[in-house]
Amino acid sequence: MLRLSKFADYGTQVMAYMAKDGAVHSASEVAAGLGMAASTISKILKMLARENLVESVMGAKGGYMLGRHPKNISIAEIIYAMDGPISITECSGTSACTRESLCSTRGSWQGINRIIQEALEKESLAEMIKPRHHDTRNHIAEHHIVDISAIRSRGKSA
Amino acid sequence: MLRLSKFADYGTQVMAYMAKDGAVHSASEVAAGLGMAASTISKILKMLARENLVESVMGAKGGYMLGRHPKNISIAEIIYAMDGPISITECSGTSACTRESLCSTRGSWQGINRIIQEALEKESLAEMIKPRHHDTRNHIAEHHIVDISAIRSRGKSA
DNA sequence: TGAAGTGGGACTATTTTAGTCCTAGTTAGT
DNA sequence: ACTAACTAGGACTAAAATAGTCCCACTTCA
Repeated sequence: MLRLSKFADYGTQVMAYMAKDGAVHSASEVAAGLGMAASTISKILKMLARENLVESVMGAKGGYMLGRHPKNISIAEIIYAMDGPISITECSGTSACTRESLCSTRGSWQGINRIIQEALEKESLAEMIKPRHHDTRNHIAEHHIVDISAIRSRGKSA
Repeated sequence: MLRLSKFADYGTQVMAYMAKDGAVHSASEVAAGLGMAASTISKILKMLARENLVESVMGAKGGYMLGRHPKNISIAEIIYAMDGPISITECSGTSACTRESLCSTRGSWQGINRIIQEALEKESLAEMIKPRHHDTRNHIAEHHIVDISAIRSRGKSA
């Protein structure tokens, strides 16, 4: 379904929570704040720390704090920290493609990958936690799912 | 990893194969042509047929043919046929969001979803099977994976 | 020294995804 | 009329990715 992993989703939530201030928050505190299991949040924070998106402070009274200003953190980085490289296609250097000629088919994926990555890279954590999104053109009210019915009906009639 | 399902990948391959001509091809023929298991390809063709991306011809000498001109078939439709709605986020109308205030965080996802969908919608099957992609700006030679190292290093230094 | 933390990884459970197979229905050819 | 070559649809199984939990070592504060 071309969906983000839950970890990536949690990751952004955790980052958004941390972005409220520059203070140190323990994993359990963040977990309580987000209403999630402490062990899960702990894992997520560890992953974020490995990529320096958050900085850890060890010992009692320790915890995590944002690694840098929310303006300088992109969604792409968070996704990368949680899920690894952002690529829509599988075939990645290991030449899983059976036929060279066929692989010309896949050239398009590169362009699409690029567009996705750019979108993810442009959006900063700072923009994300704003009450209103900077892009004001028509929001879909209730759902985050993109309405594809237009495409479907176009297909049926043709 | 924000990756496409294999089915979606196969789906585009099958469609690309069919797009070579307007003729009727049996599932087993397509499977042989792509070097894949007949049962798998059969399943994929059935899924494509349900969305009218291919038309089925029953009986002996039957098979499948492209539903319409490759120019009028978008990658988005193929993905939809194989994987269902294209949405990067999970929270989709069923209000899985624990906190309303937190959900402002997710407004950004709508914009990102939109961008992705537009990219997928713009790219037609016809463009995909062209030997060269219409978008000529720098291709990454070997991989389809997007190089995220630039992002990473930016993160480390900050 | 103990309580409160993180670091890192092993482990298990769950869910998705992928792949196979079976039965029924349709059509062409003989 | 019969048979071979097909698709339709779904049940079923296998495999893999994802999510979540837990444990033990180390660090710091009081």
